[in-house]
Amino acid sequence: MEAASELGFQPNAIARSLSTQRTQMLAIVVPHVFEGYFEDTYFSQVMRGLLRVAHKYDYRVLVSGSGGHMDEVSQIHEIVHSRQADGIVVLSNRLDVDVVGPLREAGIPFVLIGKPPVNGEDIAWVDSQDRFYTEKVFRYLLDLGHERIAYVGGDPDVSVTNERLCGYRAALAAAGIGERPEWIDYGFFAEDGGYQAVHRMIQLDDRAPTAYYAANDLMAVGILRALHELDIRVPDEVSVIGTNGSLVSMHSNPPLTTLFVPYADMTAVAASMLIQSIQKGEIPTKHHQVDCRLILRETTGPAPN
Amino acid sequence: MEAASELGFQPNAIARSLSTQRTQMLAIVVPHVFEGYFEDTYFSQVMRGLLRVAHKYDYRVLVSGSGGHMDEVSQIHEIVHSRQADGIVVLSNRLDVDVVGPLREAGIPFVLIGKPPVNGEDIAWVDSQDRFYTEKVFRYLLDLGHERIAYVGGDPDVSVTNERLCGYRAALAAAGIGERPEWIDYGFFAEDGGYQAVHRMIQLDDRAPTAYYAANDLMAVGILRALHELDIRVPDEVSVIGTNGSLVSMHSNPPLTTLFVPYADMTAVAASMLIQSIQKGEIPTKHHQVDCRLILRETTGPAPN
DNA sequence: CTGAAAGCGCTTACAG
DNA sequence: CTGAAAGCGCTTACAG
Repeated sequence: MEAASELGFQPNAIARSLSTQRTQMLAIVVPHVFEGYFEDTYFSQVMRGLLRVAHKYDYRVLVSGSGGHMDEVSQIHEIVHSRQADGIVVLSNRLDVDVVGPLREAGIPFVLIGKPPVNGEDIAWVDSQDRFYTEKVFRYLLDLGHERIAYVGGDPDVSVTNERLCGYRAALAAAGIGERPEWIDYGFFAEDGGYQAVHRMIQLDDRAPTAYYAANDLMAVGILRALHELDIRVPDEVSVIGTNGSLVSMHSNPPLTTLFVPYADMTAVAASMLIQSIQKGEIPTKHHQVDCRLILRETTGPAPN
Repeated sequence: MEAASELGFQPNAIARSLSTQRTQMLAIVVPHVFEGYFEDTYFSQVMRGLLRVAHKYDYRVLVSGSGGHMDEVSQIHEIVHSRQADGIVVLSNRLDVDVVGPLREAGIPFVLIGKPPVNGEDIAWVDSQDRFYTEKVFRYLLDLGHERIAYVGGDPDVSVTNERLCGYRAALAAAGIGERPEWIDYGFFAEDGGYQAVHRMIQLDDRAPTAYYAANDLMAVGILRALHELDIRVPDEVSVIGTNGSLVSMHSNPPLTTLFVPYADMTAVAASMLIQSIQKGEIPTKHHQVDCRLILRETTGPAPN
């Protein structure tokens, strides 16, 4: 032992992993490696939560990029079946691809970040109750007297976009307001997506929205930018609400009202679940719900007139 | 082969790695897992560049957290000696710890992001010429007539903080302006650090700075927030320049003039160097310099009077 | 308590 | 060209 430490000997982690069947790694695959994905606070928060608890328990994080839906699924599949990690946190909650099913069959510990699938009793997930909290956001806007409200969602194939849309619809329906397809747009989580949404909807003239909800802050600042260029005053003429509570929402002009989603906490919880299950040699099946919080700032006000 | 693909067989990556002595992994250790570290755009950019080229060449990224200087060095040491990755990109360019030396001896491919050490001919690095570009920033401020200029650096133990300080000093000296310790502060890259710097310097009354340079945008928006609360107009009374060109710099009030540092490109180049060297079985020794760019926006103007 | 052997699941050089 | 064997560097159950 003395000689070993004197020579700075360090056991080969790969050989140890092969022998113990443990890698001390938590995996995550980023759904889409393109610039916009890293601009909002989402990815940073996810990594922060993950790294915090991984580091605490002496785990490391294996990150794999992917170039879109199909690639993402195959990356997950490869990591899982090649046993490169002891567990995986799954970000992508898509409507068009079943990523949970194969994972379940593979028998590897995984935690889903987002809404559980229909028969999700036996899998682990951490959910932010997107439908419920989005509905609350729209109720807030309705209470301010807004009746023409736009929904600017992210990627339409993604579960969260659909959940928020359902919240939107539920709020409008409860208020007895008919839904209009012109008020619904998808900005794919990009700044320009929000910007373009305004330019499309502004053409509705007297049917143009007096309030916009965007599914992330990046699109929301795109909306602010478009409104600013069009000399439309916020919040006097139009109200705007973003999502995520990122740094830019605090310092935008005006400071952005935003629905904070605690992604760092969610992935921290997911990492804890994963590590506990790994250490017990079980597949995690816990469920956890976190609460979102509407941060009121200066982009929301009473409807005009 | 048919049977294999029918049964969905996937070779065990760990066993393969042990046999081939290749992990298909690039490692990075994040210098300090605390909230502020993930708020600026720096970490996202680093990950983005790394993931982009790693994914392109079918590599994955191993991320390890760390809780400060010493832990960081031991994390690097552990990853390297336990052979968990084929190469590593080193972010931390510290003044107080020699991280390059041990890495050199370990004989593992690594690329340093930042200023090369004195005898760095035989190692690989990607540098952003921080001293040179910081000096340019201050020259710009001096040309606007500012004579009382504050330097708000990051962590003082970190090389980049010192490089920028040297640029500051060089610019002042060239302009024949005596340096004052009251104009130098360290905000540790945190929003509050910038905020506090203003509150300290404002007490200098008629010797208070008419311009602030901050080593990241997070501190710069903290400076903006403090000035706003003190009813000091930007840029009429005081100018502010940040660093990094993050999203918040574009949307702050007023939009922030900032020194853009292409961190995503830098780590992308580093990843390329690493992968090429790994494939040739060599230790990388290439050097690469990137250019920074001052993005002029609305927080800078002529000195008052 | 100590030490040698088997096994983790691959790859690859080598014998047939 | 095919197939069996050795080896990658550990851990752990087992024999002595």
